[in-house]
Amino acid sequence: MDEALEPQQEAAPKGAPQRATMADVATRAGVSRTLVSLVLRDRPGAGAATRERVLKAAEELGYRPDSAAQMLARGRSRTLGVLMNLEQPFHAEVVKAIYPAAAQLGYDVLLSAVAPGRDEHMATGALLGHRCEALVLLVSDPESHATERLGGSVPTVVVGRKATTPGVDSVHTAEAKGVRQAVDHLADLGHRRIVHIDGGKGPGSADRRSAYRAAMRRHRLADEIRVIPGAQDEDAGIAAGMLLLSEGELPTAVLAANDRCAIGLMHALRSGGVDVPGDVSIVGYDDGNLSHLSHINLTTVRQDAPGIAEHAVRNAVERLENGSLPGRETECDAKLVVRATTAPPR
Amino acid sequence: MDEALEPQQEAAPKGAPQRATMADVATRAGVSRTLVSLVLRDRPGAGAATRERVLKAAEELGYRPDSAAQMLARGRSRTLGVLMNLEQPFHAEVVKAIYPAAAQLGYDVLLSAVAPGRDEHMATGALLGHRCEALVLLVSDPESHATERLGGSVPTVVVGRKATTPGVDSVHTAEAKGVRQAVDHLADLGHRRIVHIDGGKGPGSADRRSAYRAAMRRHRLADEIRVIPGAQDEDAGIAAGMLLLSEGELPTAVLAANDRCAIGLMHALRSGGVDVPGDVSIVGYDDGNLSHLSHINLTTVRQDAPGIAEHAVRNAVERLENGSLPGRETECDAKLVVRATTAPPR
DNA sequence: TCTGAAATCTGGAGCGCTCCACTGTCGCGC
DNA sequence: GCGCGACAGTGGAGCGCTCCAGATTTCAGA
Repeated sequence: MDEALEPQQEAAPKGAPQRATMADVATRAGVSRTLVSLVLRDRPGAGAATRERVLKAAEELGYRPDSAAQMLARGRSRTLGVLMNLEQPFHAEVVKAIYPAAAQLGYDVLLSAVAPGRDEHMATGALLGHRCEALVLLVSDPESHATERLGGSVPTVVVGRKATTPGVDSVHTAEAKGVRQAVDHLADLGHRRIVHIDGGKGPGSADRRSAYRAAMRRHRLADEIRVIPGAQDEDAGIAAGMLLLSEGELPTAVLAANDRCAIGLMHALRSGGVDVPGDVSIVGYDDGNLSHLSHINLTTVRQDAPGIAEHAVRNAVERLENGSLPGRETECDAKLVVRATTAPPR
Repeated sequence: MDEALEPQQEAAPKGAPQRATMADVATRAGVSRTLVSLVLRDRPGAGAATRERVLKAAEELGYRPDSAAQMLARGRSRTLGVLMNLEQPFHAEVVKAIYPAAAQLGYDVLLSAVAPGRDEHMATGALLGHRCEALVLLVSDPESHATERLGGSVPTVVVGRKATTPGVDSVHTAEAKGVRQAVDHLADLGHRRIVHIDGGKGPGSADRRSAYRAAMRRHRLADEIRVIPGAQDEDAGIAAGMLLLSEGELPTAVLAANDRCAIGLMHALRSGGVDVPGDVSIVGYDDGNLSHLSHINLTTVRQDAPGIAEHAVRNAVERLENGSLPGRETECDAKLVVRATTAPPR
């Protein structure tokens, strides 16, 4: 009976400490695997006493369900993939809110970031490989619709801009409203030469651009419309600042692509001896944790990150559970926050 | 031979588009699953022609290996888990460099962030549940060693501070060197009243604190040593600034916990009418993408993010492949970058 | 022609889990 | 005393993959 050739020892801490499996818990509690599974998932079908016993055994073994196996067995992962850019503070804001929103609906969240040498495609590939059932794209190139087209295989929600592919949801800020408020504010202060630094392919930029044009026209400032090509980062702001400085005659106000761009612009202008907001007023966009700090103190358009996160998650999950909904578009609120970088023109 | 009752149709796009499995690829290519597996993993054992055929079939079906199943079958996930804080720009910097470093060693990276309502414990739990084989902790509370102690079950590398648990690797900046350079710089400018805002439980803070003390003593400034409790964010900087302002007599220089703290401090001081660097010089720590921008233009200690990332990944993987190495400590370089927030005292 | 080794390919077991169909055991009403 | 439903618990199949131990073919060398 004991001619055991098998080493029966309790996982000797040799190399790999051997993670406890459900079967281990079952043995220890003296029940079947199935029952352990039921108890741990908090489902009915187990007696109170047994339940106690199983929980205790699991605890003692430091058992931790293997989500890979769960996925495989369930055929579902209950996991949402989020594609983000680590450098965009606004993304951080949204992701922070995605976690609880997803948890509440019983979903897990996997993050994947774009990085140098790791493009959207690779990053989403990783997500898909890990069996994310749906994707929330905080970053997505509107031109190569490739990423977004994944929507064909996986429910996808694009954040920050309108989706261009049918069957893909989109959650974005009411850019028109935000931009209008910004332009109204500047115009009310008496500004006329209000230029806009464009966010390039960044999310929301296209909408902000056209909203800017529309708002300018509303103020009968169509002649003053000017869009400087840019991007959503500090460098773009600096470049735009240099450009403006080189032209000799400055506008009296600038609506930047986002906060980062605004900060770069402010840097460039101030370095060039320009007083902000005395000579030039600047309005940002995002209201990340930077804008209200430092003596940056930026007037900016606040986006509703928690709301965006919540809608993105909800849309993804609904699409997951329903199947084939038409592509929906959700607009979240935008609100101008006036701080210290705007003032009447000289 | 063709009494096929099986509906042989190509995956009708019904509800779930049904992801292609390895068996599908095998059928289509007319080979066994095993062979498909071999080919796709680029292992020897398949003829050139067959290989071609399999690759083509996989391509056509849009096949994508299911990493959950792979993990399960392999018993290994080849995945590294990274615990980070989305708000810490320095973390972003490190993570960006972790991706390529891990990829080069054939490892996948999973990100998990702490967020309100999602503490270290939950975040690492998620990583472990997804079968990460090793953890890189960019955030870790040195007091509750709980997180770090995971090292017992999973190879762990703590970034940014010394590990306090045996068998856990640590990769951090040569804080002593960085801080010494900062203090030297200030002392050389003629400063004597140099206070330090402490980073609290943040990574590296303990070391920076003691390095500050040591550096001050080296300059025979022991009597001037003063550490203000703080944290690694803007709020802490603001709080420290308010505190200093309320005291009436300001120090002539401040070494902040990190860049964010420095920015907050600068904000508070300038709001209080203090000239930086005229009245007070400020030195930060990190050199994220903020410090050299805006008219922040912060003198700061640069940490070597790519180096840190590379070492962290390498240590984790080595420990993974070797088993039981002693805990190692790797120091990466630090270098003072002098910009515009430091000047001789009045 | 036979042997044997290399090259190519196959089937089955099994990773840790969930789900389904099933077996016992009660207790209760008729 | 019998049937019946509710509850407690079990065992096996199978998720998509990798690995192991063969099976089959090919071809050189004796």
